Amino acid sequence: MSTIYDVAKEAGVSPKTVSRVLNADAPVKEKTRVAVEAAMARLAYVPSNAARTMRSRKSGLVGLITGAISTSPGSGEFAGLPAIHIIQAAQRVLSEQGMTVLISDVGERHGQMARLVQTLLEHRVEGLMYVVEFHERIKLPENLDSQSVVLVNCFDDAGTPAVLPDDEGGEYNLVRGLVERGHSRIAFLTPPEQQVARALRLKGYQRALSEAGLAYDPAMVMTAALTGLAHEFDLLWDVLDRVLGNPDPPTVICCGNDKMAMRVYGLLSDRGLKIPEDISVVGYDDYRIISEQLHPPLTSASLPYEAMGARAAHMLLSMIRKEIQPKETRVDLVSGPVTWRKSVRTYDQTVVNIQSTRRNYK
Amino acid sequence: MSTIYDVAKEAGVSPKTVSRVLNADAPVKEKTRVAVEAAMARLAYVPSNAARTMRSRKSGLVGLITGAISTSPGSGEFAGLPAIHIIQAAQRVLSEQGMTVLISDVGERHGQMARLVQTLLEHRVEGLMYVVEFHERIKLPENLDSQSVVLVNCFDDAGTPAVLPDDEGGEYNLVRGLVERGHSRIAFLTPPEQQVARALRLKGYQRALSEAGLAYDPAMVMTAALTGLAHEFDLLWDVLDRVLGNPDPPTVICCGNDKMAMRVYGLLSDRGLKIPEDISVVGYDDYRIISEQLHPPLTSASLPYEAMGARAAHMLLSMIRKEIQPKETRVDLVSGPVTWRKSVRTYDQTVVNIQSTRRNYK
DNA sequence: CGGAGGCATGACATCGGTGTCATTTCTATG
DNA sequence: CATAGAAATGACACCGATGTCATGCCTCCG
Repeated sequence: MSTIYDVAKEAGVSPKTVSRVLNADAPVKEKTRVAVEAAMARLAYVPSNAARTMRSRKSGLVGLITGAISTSPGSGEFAGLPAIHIIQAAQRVLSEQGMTVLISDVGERHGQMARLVQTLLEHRVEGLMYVVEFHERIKLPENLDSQSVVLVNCFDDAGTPAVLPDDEGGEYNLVRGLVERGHSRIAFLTPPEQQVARALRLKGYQRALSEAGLAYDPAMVMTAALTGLAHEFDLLWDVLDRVLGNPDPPTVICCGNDKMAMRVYGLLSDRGLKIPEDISVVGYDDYRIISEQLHPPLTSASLPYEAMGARAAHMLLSMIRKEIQPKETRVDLVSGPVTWRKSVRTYDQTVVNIQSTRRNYK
Repeated sequence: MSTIYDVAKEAGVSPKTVSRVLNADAPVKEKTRVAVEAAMARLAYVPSNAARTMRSRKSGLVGLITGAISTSPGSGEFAGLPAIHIIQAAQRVLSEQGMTVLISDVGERHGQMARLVQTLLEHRVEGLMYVVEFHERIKLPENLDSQSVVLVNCFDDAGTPAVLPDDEGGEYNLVRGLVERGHSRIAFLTPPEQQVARALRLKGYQRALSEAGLAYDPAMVMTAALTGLAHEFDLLWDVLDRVLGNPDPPTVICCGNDKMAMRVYGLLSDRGLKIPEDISVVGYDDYRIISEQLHPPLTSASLPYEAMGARAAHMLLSMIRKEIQPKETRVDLVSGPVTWRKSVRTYDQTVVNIQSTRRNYK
């Protein structure tokens, strides 16, 4: 493989001039530049990042740690769907800025974490992103204390800069939209209790109800999913039974997430209930693989993963370029829209309500 | 950041001895080793991969190019689910062998491909994997002609080593299993025509029928998906209409893939047909996100993505270590099992057939 | 006790770029 | 036309490891 010296000789200039042509960091005469570029082409020259990194102390690398790619294939969980979008967006932004992303997967082996970080440090990454699957609290290993780090979809107690989804606002928008469509009896099947999203979404649900002047009925709110429960279907069956058996049953079921909504579709179909004629269903997350393929397509609040990834990438770049102080803790909440699809029925008789409601919030 | 010289001074030895401790590539006295390790710990020394790469000409990097991570978020396609598993498995194997994976995403921008490869070459990757979403034929850019490359889930005309799913065998196993369960009237809704998998799976379907002594009825085989068709649902509706309206209707519908099966669930439910009581349904791919969450859970043939990723990683390692000649073209077919779930009904009256059939193939 | 031979360590050059500073070549201006 | 000052280029050291080869230190055995 040819070097900058070979190119210099071939073009009849000094190595330093070749370097200047490569980096365009100092004026080079047009004629010289052309000669050097021709020489590079002839020799199929490819610069060595290693050598460059060594002298300039800039690797052009950003490390990205995630569990996404290998999220427990055996667990039946969504295999890395969400985080993938975060990663994709982050990578696009970073590569546009000339950074290469070194993606490392911790998978289930969180014990490997330190070793993984070690590898990234050996590659002299200029910054680090930590991306997780579900909105949660985490703790970073100590060996990256002095690095530029941005957390995505998670946060820690040390106040590391983070980018998070606005779960509360998303559920609020979803429920408000339901109210605008004439629903006033709204069931809410919460996400698993351990999840951070649960409390936030519940809060958004309550806020939307209260702003619409609707009473909060605890009988309409149930936990229908437990992490790690083997017979989730049974629980969901029972919960649906109770909700639908209510003397004043809901016109719509808000599912804590799309996966739950998918199961609800099946169970409602078993009971002979049609969506949305007999009852409406909405999800959360807007995993298009589910929401668009279900029949009828599912209304769902988007988790703005692309936006989060892009935001995090920009944040990290600012930190690398010292535009932001490392100590200046920032937590960005990112909102996503609700995508209204056919799983929700609009009740005309309450259109009046919609108008008035809308006026309030517009 | 401290260097090997700092460590050497701290430990009172020469830099070369520190290097030997790091790499364990030459005998070092126990006492010396301990002293050096202590010095490294005190200084929080992290070796520089750049320097190491430069001198030893080994980067320890493997490039992985994929479209998976950013597969068209707007297309409603499965966003990178399959390839993710391939990548995960490959990464696990490679990192166990001390390699770091540089994942690059071409996304939709195939024009970026050359630039992307360029970046990988600058990092002096020792080998390359090219992973795609769907089993297909591809063409590699020319600038990686002389590299060690393994294709995964795809192949080219140049005879580059490749690892592919055994679509024919998978469909064969699936249909054979159906026959064993008493089905003899088996509809097959093919994957989109452009897909390589279509012809292979159809072939497997036909082989299973013919080995079971069942006639091949063209009326039972229909194309129910077209790539890029906006109103796929309409097509599927019509196809189902025809298949179910057949004077001798099938007892089971083999869907070209799980996504199609998911849609078929919805359409069958619309018609008031129960799965599997009224009709059985099977898919292909075994995307657990679909197959396990559907109600009832879907029987499906696995695409052995983990195995393919691992196989490809091992193949690439052999090439890097020169255990395999680069010219020695290898194409590995990897088979996956069928996961039998509740979407298939077993007909007892033909158990006799099962026995005899099984005897034939065991 | 002396020397062969293995074990442990060190000296020094080198990998391929870039930073620093010196030097040469223009260009504009009096 | 001389010359200041900018533009363009070059000389040389250096980033932080490892490869090569030399050498010092033991140990074992005759």
